[in-house]
Order: sequence, then structure tokens, then C-alpha cells
Amino acid sequence: MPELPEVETMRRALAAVLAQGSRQIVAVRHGTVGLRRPFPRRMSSQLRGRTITSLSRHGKYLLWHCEGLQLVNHLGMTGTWRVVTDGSTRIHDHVALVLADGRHLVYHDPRRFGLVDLCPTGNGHPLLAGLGPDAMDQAACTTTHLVAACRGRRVPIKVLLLDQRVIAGIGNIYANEACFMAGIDPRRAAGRIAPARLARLREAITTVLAAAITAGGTTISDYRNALGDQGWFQHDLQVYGRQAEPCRICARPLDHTTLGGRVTVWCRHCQR
DNA sequence: CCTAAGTCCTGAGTGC
DNA sequence: TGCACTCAGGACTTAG
Repeated sequence: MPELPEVETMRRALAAVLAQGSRQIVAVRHGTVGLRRPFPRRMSSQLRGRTITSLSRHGKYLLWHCEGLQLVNHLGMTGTWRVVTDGSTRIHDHVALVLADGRHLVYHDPRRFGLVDLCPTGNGHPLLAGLGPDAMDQAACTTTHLVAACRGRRVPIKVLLLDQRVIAGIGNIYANEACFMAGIDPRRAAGRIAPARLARLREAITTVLAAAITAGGTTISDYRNALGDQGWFQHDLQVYGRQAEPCRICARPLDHTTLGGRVTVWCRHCQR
């Protein structure tokens, strides 16, 4: 569930769940294995009795606001939340927030690249402090910001888009898609792209992320968001996962390579 | 055997 | 030579 549209889809689904029943946490259960880092000390006693007042998101981070305390949550590569009403558990369940009405919100994450941590409201969590503006925050994530971030940089533009310190929320799927939509070669050095073209890229980021949110995100293989439905944006992908298939604009076969350790797909003819 | 929606760390390289 | 910064590659983990 990892990039911005998938996290936003999850956020909305969880908000809907919380709106139709109790939002008070009466217990927290968690395993001993931990995720990317160990679970915070006394997580259960710190959260017990608190009400989840709202859920927000910055980049790929989901923030659970709990009356003075913030539950900071990253879904890693395979993290999901689901609602459990009968107390049943599955392998790779790691955290359960037990609500006053008996429902359990269960965090499930086979690869354990996700993260659950606590910090006081107001005090920004150290992990959030280094993040750039959220990719969907039009007021903060401007062309001016992108142009400044690209200046002097020799990294491929697609690698720069993946840097959460520059812009928060873009992952491998949407970095590929945004470069295609903007007609920019993903290998091109960030510092060697004209501002007018970066403006197009900025616009493409908004467009592709907004479309993906509307579609409920992208679902890879048979992955399912157990809270709601699967996403449908995989049917709208133009390049990601389509290497050697025909470009949807010019019909030439799509190229692929590795940039920043991630598969990169683009059209040699349509993207310069 | 290979690959995968992410992030963090290390070490090499670059420029001042 | 030193320092700060940049960038590439690997590690982490499980499932298919």
C-alpha cells in the first residue's frame, strides 16, 4: 500500500471506519518481533483510553492523532490495516488497536518494512522533520520549490523525485508515470532540465497522483486493501510494469533500465 | 532462481 | 589534506 495515493486511500477508508463507531482505544496489542524498528516502549499504556480524533497524512506517513499523542505510521512495502470484528488474527499481524465497541484495527505487514511509533503532538517526529512538502500540497510543493531542488543536481530526475526530502509521497510507480506524462527522460540530470519543463513535471505529479487517488490507488498482483476494495489505477498505468510493451502514444516498445536501484520504464521517443 | 509499492546505512567520489 | 556533500549499491524481509 505504499505510495501517496495508496496511503491516502487507506487514510480515507480508516477515517470512514472511525466515523461509524467508537474512536476510543481501550487496549493495544502487539507482537514482540517489531517492524523496521522495535515498537515504542509502553505503547499500550500510552494509548489506552485515548480517542482517535483525526487521521492525517504527510507523504507516505499516516498520522493518527490521539489527544496529545501522535501515532506515526509508515506502511513500508506491504503494510495494511483491516477491521476485525471477531478477534481473529493472521500471520504477520503486528498491532491491534482495540476500540471501545469491540472492533480491532489490525496492522498487517509481511515484510515488516513498515513503522509504528509514538510522539507528542506538536513535537514533530524526527522521521517527519526531514521530509519535503507533501506532493499534493499545492501551496508548498510549487514549481519554484522543484526548480530550486534540481539546481546543480546531477542525479537523474526520476531518482530526485524518489527523494522524500525533496518531495514527500512519490514512489517508484508514480515517479515513472510522472516523467512519462511530462515527456521527460527519467535519466536526465535534474539540474539540466529547463524550468518550464519542470513546471510541466510538477503539473504531471499532481495530475497522476490525483487520478490514482480517485481510482483508489494501484493494486499489484492480487494484493487487497482489506478495509475496502482493491485499487484500480493499475489499468491506467502508462509505463510502470510495461517494459517492452508498446508506448500508448507512439506504439514503439518501451525501454527499461535501473536508476537508483529501481526499475525505470520510459519511451525513448516520447520522453526527452 | 528471480522480483517487488521503501528506507537507511556505508563507502567511494567530487568540489571547494 | 580535510570537510561537506552527492551518489551508487547493498541490507533488511517475505511471498509468489
